[in-house]
Amino acid sequence: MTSYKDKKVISIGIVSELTGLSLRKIRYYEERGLLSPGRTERGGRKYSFADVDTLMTIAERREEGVQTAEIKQELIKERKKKESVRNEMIKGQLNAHFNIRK
Amino acid sequence: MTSYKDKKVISIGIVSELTGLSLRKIRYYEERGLLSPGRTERGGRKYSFADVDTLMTIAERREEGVQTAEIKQELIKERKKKESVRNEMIKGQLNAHFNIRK
DNA sequence: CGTGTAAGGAATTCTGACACG
DNA sequence: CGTGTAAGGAATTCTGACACG
Repeated sequence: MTSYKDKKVISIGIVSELTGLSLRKIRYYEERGLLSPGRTERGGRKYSFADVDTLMTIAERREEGVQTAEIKQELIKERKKKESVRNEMIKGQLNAHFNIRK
Repeated sequence: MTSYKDKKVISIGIVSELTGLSLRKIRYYEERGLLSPGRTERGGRKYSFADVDTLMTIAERREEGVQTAEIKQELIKERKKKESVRNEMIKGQLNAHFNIRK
């Protein structure tokens, strides 16, 4: 659930190398609400691998000329979809569990 | 194979928070050859989650009074074991593959 | 042997702002 | 709207060394 992929531990410089995006862009996408990195005690941004993936997606969409507001909506939908897939899986497991003992 | 767990992306400060070890200790265990972090262009150390796990193991063993030289040997053995487990798995899959088509 | 610490320097990151468009 | 950049400051990290034991 909270695996390595979701731990916020990567500094913005490394994220920049990983994604090829400038620091400015990375901070800007946060400002527009497309992602929310964690923070160290003194304000340093900390990203997860999931955040890095999100940034790669953002980069692709931006290259296609899509505006950040639009991308933001897409990301929200994407997250809701994953959410419901998770819920379906749990539902399925519950059913399997009860069917077996019936 | 090279999953999130093995990507060297975490700076030493974060590793210190994650493990509870001082910067001095983390650097010293490297000096003794117990782990090898990556480096950024200008010399900054970069650790993986696997390195963090290794450091936790080191911390435990040190608390038990084990010396770094000893711990180093244990870590090497540990890695060889994992290596051979990987090889066995591949062997098993090859066998399964050929048995099916026979 | 293992770890702390002070030292000086270099590189990182932060924020708010101005620029262009 | 999205991104670059110069600005000043604060926090991070690096190495080599001395200390204690």
